[in-house]
Amino acid sequence: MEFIPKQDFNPEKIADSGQCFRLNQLEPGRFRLTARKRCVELAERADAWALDCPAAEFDGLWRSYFDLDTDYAAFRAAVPEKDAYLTAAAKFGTGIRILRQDPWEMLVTFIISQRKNIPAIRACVEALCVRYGENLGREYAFPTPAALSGAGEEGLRTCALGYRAGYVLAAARLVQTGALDLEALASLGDGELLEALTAVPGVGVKVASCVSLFGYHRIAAFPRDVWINRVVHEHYRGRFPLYRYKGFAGVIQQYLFYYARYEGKNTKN
DNA sequence: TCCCAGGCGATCT
DNA sequence: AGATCGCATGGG
Repeated sequence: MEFIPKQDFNPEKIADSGQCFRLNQLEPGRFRLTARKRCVELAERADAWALDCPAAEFDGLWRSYFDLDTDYAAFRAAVPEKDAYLTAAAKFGTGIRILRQDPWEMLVTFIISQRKNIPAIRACVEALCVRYGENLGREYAFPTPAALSGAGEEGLRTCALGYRAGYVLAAARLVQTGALDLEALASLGDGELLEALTAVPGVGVKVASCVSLFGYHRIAAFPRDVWINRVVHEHYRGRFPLYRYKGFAGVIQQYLFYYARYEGKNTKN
């Protein structure tokens, strides 16, 4: 059993922040995360979240995965008081952290994300895992490139991928054959990484930005989706002051996204 | 029935 | 280079 202080760590918010789709609430105060071929449960205590894993696994995986050694309060401190909207968003989103997720899983997941709402993305990803992922006991792992290559377009369409099935299959083949080395991309600069990712069919700037941010922890990336565009249009006259947040705009983006989606009241979307 | 969802790519002007 | 449109699927 390991513990994460509640200070600036909130699984409920992270689960609903749109960056990950396999952190699920089992019951109030209890979450289950499947990632990196592992499954871990988080249980709420008075001042901390308890993880049901050995110390070695926590230190070797989850501490980094949850980005626990980064000071998010320092990012929030860059928000000027005069920006009332972002000040409120940052306060509301305190506890969100940018997880260090698997690049392959992020690539597939965010290809799927286009023109889908978050519950639909979750359903697709879950279907893929159950159908093509390794059985881990309590949950299924995210499928390997080889598994999705073997699924074929029809198999993928069974998981409600729709027209994205061809994109996912193409990506799976690129990675499986070695034509695309996702691990090697980690050594690229932000710009080169974005370029390499957008070369994948079905991956544009927005999806590539999400993969950069959530799969390669490029926290300078600032994915612009319909929610962000809406916020920027309604609260910033179409111009968001990115210059204030150089190097960590992705963190700000998460606060904006989470707050905007909450504000839209349709928390279901 | 219409509209929208963490867009992208092809096809126009 | 910018604007428009089709694309699968599900939910409100």
